Amino acid sequence: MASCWLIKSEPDEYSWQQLVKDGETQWTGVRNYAARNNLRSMATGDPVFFYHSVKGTEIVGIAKVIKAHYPDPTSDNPAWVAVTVAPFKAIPQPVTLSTLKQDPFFADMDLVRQGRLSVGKVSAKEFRRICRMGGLTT
DNA sequence: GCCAACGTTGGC
DNA sequence: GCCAACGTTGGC
Repeated sequence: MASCWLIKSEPDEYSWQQLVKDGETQWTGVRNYAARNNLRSMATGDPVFFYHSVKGTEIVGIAKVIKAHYPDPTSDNPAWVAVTVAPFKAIPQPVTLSTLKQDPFFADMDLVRQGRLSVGKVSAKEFRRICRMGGLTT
């Protein structure tokens, strides 16, 4: 069973729309150990929520890991890793952070509990529920 | 190895 | 623009 994840990006830096346009992108530049450990745990094919931080503060799409972790090409330090992701599905009705915060079901989610973590884990239950809230049947 | 100071992220 | 949360750094 695949694990589910969430990655954050400021839309001014790199948006979901840009990912769709690019077709795929290398997720580089993570310089936090907890986030790095999550990157390392990702497997090819894992679904990844794409969250817009600062502007929007909502989950706008689902990406997929198409290449598992490798040394981050933007760093000389082999401790840092990157993955490659591709867009999978847009979320018809983006799910906002405030919506998630209002629902105790999501109280344990990395996104809610640890606001600054840029790469977080999502449980299968949380994943399905967010998909449904976003207007996806899967 | 503790902890104060400082820097950064990101919600509001 | 403010500030809370948290990570990192460096003095001791």
